[in-house]
Amino acid sequence: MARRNEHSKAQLRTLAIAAVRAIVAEQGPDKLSVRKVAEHIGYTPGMLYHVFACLDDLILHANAVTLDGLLQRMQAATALSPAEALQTMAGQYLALAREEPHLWQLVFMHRMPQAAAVPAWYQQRTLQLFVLVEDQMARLSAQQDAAAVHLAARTLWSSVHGISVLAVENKLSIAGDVDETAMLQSLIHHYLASWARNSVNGDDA
Amino acid sequence: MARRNEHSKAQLRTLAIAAVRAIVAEQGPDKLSVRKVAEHIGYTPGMLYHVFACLDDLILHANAVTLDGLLQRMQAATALSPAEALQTMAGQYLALAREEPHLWQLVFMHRMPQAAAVPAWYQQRTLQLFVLVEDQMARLSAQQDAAAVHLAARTLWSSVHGISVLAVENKLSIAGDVDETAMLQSLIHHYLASWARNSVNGDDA
DNA sequence: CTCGCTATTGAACAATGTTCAGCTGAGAGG
DNA sequence: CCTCTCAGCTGAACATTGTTCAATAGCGAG
Repeated sequence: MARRNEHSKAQLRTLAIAAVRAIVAEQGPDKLSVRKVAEHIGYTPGMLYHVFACLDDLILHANAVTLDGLLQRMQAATALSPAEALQTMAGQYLALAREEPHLWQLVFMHRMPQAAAVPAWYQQRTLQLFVLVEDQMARLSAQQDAAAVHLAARTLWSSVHGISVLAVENKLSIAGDVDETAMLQSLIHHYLASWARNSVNGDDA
Repeated sequence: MARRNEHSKAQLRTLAIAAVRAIVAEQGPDKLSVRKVAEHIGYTPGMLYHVFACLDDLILHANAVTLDGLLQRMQAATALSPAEALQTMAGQYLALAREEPHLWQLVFMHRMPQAAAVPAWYQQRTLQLFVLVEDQMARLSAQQDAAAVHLAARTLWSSVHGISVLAVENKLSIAGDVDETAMLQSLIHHYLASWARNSVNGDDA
């Protein structure tokens, strides 16, 4: 049995991506394998290499779907006031981590082999995420230059990311339970409170 | 050749741990393998399983060494004023990430298989790290209750962690270079500025 | 109906972690 | 000095991983 032509190349890609997401969501990132994906869609492992460059390529495409969903959820908050928008966006970030921890892990804990470069079409999505935050920061404090907003947005969102990472890994509950939502609120509230007030030289000491 | 008795069990453990650290420091976490460790110390792979439960056990022990070094570096800052101490500690956290990125990755990006529990002797080290931060936060604001300090310390340090993670992965430079040191300073400065002032209910909205 | 082209197979490869029966040599007892 | 025992260590095996590619099977053009 060869040359079945049951699916177009694009359909095969979509099927494979869906299979990855299904397998990871159920069994976790480390239970993912090329053979499982192939079996899941009724093909052999070899086929996948005519449609994706390698497993990492396939994973990246699966992650793009997850990221697009996250971006859409975060975008919905842009109508609110800047501070509320940022709080809501952080909430969505954490919500995804809690609703779909395995898919979240696949996105944010997957490493490229030997630090190989992430393709541009993928980088563009992570960039969008930061831009979304940056826009709200800019709205919050009009008199700041672009560089300051750039720095503050990356500072704040890297922090949100850090809290979410440790939340997913349960590394925080080792000393009594902590409410990650409260942590995010505390972070954003306090950081913005001081930053928006005076940030001309909020750096050394 | 069997039964050589050249090294004691404890020596073998130390040798293996050193080998792991050498291999990872040079070649990165994903190039680590049981066979490489064994070859590095002149033994066969099987031997390692008489001295460690599995590869993850060995990795955890190698990570403990790295963590102890980090803790020592951070402890040296406790003599400073609280705000300066926290800034310096964060600096050490980032410094390690930059000096030994591979070892840092092995510590902070290694996942236990299927989210298996991290042993207590290891958890104790990550806890110490938080306690170090907590102590400084407590010094900073005496009138706060333990729960508030607990929350704020974990919030702040998870954020420091998040910035360091993205720094190691170079996920921040995708939109022009950002100075991670400046980010850490901004984070700590602004968060502490607002938190130390009034933190009775720095939560909702 | 036939033929060619290509999508798909399936078997092979190297490398991974892990297990364990068995060997071999160090050290106790003679 | 010899011997015997016991355990530290070996080495080969297993299952599983990603990846490659010659071979093939069947669709669609002629």
